Amino acid sequence: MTSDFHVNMNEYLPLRDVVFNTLRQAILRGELKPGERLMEIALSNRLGVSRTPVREAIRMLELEGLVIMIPRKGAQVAQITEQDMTDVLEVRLGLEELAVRFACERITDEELEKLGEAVQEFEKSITNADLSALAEADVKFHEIIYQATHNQRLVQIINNIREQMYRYRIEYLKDVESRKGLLKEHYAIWAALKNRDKDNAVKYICTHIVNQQEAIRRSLDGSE
Amino acid sequence: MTSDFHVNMNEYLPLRDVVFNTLRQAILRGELKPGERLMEIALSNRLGVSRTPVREAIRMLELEGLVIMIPRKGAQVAQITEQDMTDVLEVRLGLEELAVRFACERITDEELEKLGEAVQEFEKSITNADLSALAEADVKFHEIIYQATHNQRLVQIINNIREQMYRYRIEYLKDVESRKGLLKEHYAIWAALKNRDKDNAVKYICTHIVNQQEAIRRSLDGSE
DNA sequence: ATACAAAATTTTGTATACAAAATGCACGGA
DNA sequence: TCCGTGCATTTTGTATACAAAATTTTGTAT
Repeated sequence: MTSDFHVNMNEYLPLRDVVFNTLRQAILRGELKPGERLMEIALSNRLGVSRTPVREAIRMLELEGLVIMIPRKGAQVAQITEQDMTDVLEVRLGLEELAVRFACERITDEELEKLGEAVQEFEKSITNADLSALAEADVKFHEIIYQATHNQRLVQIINNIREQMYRYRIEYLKDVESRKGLLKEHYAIWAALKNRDKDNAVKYICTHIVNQQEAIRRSLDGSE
Repeated sequence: MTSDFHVNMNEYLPLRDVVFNTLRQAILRGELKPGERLMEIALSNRLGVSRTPVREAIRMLELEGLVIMIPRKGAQVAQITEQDMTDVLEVRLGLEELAVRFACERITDEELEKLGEAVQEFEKSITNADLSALAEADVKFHEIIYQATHNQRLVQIINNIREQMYRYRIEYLKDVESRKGLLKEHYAIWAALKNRDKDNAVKYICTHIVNQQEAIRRSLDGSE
């Protein structure tokens, strides 16, 4: 008898990855504020591990740009300057445009199907008050488009940039005003992809992203 | 008297960064071949350091996608597939186009001046047989354009992609045939930027990059 | 009281030690 | 001969120890 019980062999995760995810979330959610120092001993005590996994997690966060290292001084949560945010947003817009172009050429019928479902799911979540569900539906919608580029490198880079945005983005969905607009845009993007209408796909993805950017800017202006 | 000797205080680099750069170069230049295992003890002996900096360097390489980790089995150099190369080239083209767009809007007179000098330098290097000088002149030309985007994030991402390309051999400049073409393209790009002629700038940068890509593809086909 | 210097403390950077898991190999039995 | 079990080795994962640098504190002299 061959083994037919599929134990989840992924139940094991190295501690460094656990620490990495924990710290990452903390930074993105703003629990660890920009400029705050990340001291290894303090963190390792707090998390109940030794310094080694903490250090390795910090190395990873460093390469993601979420923390900056000052030699012999240690790590601190990266500052977010206005200029930096502008830079990220510009690059993101460019990449999203590129992605939707490729998606328009390459999206499969199956993926189009899934995209349609994602739009509906997003619509359902709008009436619902559950914010995290809405955010998740939004992520899912875009993720399908990225995958439809059939370019894993592009997917990786865009996801990285998107996650950087998380730092700014948390608040933008709260703006009830804009939700309806978002839905319309999702729908328009889906339709354009379905018709392989590259110009419109680009047009709508751009307004979509620009709208998000402006929502983020507003929420930042309001809070500072 | 204030200290007026500017000793380079950056002479210090953590060992992890030294190891990181060393391994990175080795992978990109093909000295460490895809699939090859990276064993910590062997590497630390070879480099004359302990396991700790090696481990941290591997964490960084992992996040760059140059090595993959198999849990409790260790790191190995990531495979490069034909598909992966295509993906990288596509993304690079998109980013270069984006960069030249921004550069067209934002390049300063001073930067235009430097770009003109870079073109001349490239021209001089063409007659010369020194290949590395030619490569350097080429890098310099493009670097000026990247800087002219005045978007540090974009500069960072493009440079990363460019270095990834290194893996696919930097032999493309050897093709004497194409050198004259390269010069013409450099000149055309410079002229377009000078005239703030975005359409032509994009057009010429695209042919420029595409030509390079085809040279790389040819050299790969030839060698495999 | 203030400024400067030296010692103590903190914190990172590096090395090593120990534990646990995986791999390989040999030996024994069917 | 072939297969499986178990032991030995290798290698990663984690913890800790030690060294060097930076910061803070403390003490002293002006």
